[in-house]
Amino acid sequence: MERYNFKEVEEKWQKSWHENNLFSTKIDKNKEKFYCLEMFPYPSGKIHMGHVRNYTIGDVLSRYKFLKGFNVLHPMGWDAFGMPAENAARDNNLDPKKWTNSNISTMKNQLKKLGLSIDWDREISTCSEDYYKHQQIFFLELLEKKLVYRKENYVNWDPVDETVLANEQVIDGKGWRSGAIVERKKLSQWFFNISKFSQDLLDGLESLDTWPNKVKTMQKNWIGKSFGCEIEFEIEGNLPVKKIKCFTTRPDTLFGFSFLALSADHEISNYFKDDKGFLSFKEECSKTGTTEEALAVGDKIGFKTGLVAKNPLKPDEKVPVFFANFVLMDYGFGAVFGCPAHDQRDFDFAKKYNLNIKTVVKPFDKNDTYKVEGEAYAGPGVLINSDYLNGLEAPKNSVIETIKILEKKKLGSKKINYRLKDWGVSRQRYWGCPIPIMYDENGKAHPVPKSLLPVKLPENINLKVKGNPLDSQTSWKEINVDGKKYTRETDTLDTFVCSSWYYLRFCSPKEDGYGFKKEDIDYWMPVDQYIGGVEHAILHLLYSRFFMRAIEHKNENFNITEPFQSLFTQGMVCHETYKDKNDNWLSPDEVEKINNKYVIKGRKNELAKVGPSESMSKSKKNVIDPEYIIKNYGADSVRLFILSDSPPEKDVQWSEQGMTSSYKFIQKLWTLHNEIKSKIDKEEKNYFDDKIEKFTNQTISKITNNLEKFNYNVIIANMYETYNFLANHIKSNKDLKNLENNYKKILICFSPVIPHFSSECLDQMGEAGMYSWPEHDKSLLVEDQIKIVIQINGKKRALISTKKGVEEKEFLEIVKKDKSVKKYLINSKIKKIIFVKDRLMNVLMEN
RNA sequence: GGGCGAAUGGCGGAACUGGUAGACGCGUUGGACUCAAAAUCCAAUAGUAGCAAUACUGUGAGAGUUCGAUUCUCUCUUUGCCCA
Repeated sequence: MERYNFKEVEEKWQKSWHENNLFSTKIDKNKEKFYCLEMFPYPSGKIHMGHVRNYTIGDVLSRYKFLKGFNVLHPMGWDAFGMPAENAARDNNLDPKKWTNSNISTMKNQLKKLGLSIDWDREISTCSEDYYKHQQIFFLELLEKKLVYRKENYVNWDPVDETVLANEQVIDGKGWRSGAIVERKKLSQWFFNISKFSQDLLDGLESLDTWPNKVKTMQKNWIGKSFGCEIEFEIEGNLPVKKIKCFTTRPDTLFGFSFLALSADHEISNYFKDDKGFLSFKEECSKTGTTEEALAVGDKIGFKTGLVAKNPLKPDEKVPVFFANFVLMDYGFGAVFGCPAHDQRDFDFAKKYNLNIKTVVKPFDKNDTYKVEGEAYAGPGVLINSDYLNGLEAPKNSVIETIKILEKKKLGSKKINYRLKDWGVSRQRYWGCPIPIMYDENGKAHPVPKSLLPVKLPENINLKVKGNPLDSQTSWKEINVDGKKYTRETDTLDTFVCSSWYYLRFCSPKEDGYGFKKEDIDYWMPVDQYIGGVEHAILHLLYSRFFMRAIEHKNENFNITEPFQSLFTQGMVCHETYKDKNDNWLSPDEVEKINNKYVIKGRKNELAKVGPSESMSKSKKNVIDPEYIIKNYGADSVRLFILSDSPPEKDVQWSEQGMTSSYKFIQKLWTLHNEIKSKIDKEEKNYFDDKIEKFTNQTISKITNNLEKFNYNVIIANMYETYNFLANHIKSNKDLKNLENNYKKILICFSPVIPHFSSECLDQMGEAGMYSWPEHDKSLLVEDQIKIVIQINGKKRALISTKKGVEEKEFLEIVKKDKSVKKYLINSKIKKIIFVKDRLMNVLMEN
């Protein structure tokens, strides 16, 4: 017998699947559909282990559903726009398109070597014109529906790179690449009105019962529904301002009111536009970032307006009105009332400007003389020093009660506020989908006429300029439409827009006139199982949910609101980290394990410092290249290992030993396969063999059950158990009847995980590839002879083998005669017996 | 600070609706094969005591419910993630 040649076998079957179009899918209304989708990759260069894990999980599911007879849609594409391409192209004098497309072809080849059951005919790439032209049409549709608008907004601005940074690109207040201190800058940008659907997006979560709770909670928090009150404060002073509106979730602390804080962009700032002091204060404000964290942690500064605000519940009390850097215009009304005793930001501010700090909530375990000191108390308790509100439980009852009082006095009203802000989609970048807008000479925005769509990205562009390269591309930027001069919008769309609807495109990848065809959507959507990393729990998944609603809005032909019926979030692939004595990161192949110590290769006397196992990342050098692994061990071994060590939703630790053992397991299966083949007695195969029949049924039942529940690591254990059983079974050299039938069923059960190996073996057993998932006979799962646990006073004392279905009385007689139990029964009387049929007998003794 | 989750041998992890804790794998130890090594195969492997049968302890800590708790409830500790 030859050793298993994975290279030959895997190539053979990949070729066969491809040539027979095994995984290309068409609508078939006689079959139940199953749309399995993994998050598509960014074509960064090569695939990494995270991809291997993600796509293996999806492939196991797809192949299982395929064998179960579903019409499976399992597509793959490329999230191909984005900054890395632009940066790589700029730094190496390349074209982003060429760079991206060459990465795509490399990665596609690598994915193919994993033996994924993908319908490559449906491959899409978001940077291709075929894709983004539809996105431009969607954009204009949303504009028509008034779900897109343009407004000025503050952004994180990197003054060195002259570009906008996303919040996650701001690290410690500095640009992630330039290191420049990030500023707050006002820019005119396009927005998607996602906040219009805040409540709907929240309600929709209820219907997603197979989504992980964790993700639902994260989205819920992100949408951030809060219940509070809108209050109008009366203002006095030497400006023509009578009233200022503000939103608060804690109106009940009004008696602790000691200042009113306004955003530097509040309309009242117009009275100060010539005030030098104010202008320099405003400039200071622009140095604080826009994240909630930056605002909470940063220095609190203010500028006195000279106005005073009246406390609505106590009109003779007047407090100063400030501009303050921690108030943003897009929360509430750009105005907050300050209660320093019970809010840390207000507390910091009050300390700085020497304002009154009045305690109005005491913790339950303190008495009425409790005073806030050192830091604000934001916890629950009882209202004090609050006149007629005293004694109310805060915030449980006090908020509602206070709102009632304010409403009665017509000083305020109940209001629901959402934290979710509209989605700013403008990016000052070249490598993205052009926004199909043009401006006339007055700067008014017009949609680009349909006849001039798509707006194509210009090629051969100078990326070395500062700021947005499209902005300096005058030949592209300036256009003539119907004899009038226009300039194009030079911002491109956030790449999250591309990934917000790609799952629709997979249903109609070749449709030319529109992004998708109704007939296709009606059949395939929604995605039955979506699989990807939890890092997309909020943005991508929320944006996609929004996009479906935006398309559905005012559209009678479309009635799907939730794109992803089920969601599975897989864990990361981790590896130990290594450093040398100078704290330089070392990659795993620069390190060698000798006598349980990690020695740096080529530096015999130096030991590597071993760090904790962390998610594989280039910066820590703890990466293992899948291509190398596939080449050395084969795709089936990699698939087997990546699933074996941990449940798929948890992080998995990459280990060379684990990888090797998976490889050896395939070799052992091969040896077994050859032994089985040579022992099968075809003449007598109809002879009923109880033992293997039963075992096979159990195996089918277990594996099916574990597939349904995503317990993929347990499936691998089931496969090892199966091997152990079969190896013993054939070694005993009897009861080999009916082996062939059952062994084939077992191979089919293995095939979602190790498809090449299984296909080869099944082929050798005469199965030409037209097999389906085996059914199991439930009656065979039940053993006739079972083992019942005997407990004496709750402690396990014996295990008795008996026939199934024994009644309590009969069984007690057996127990009494059992020699290992006898000794516990003779010294005392039986008080009570608990009997669980076919399972357990617990005998309770007196005393 | 708030929200959510997790904690089981040397390690990764199993355990159906509360009913034999530790499946399966790794590692380790011993053995076979070999001049030797690798590979492969066989056996043992939660801890303590014992030659053994066996007994006791044991699922982060402490309590509770129950005939019976890894599983349910409460408190605490540690830890992870998300938000701040």
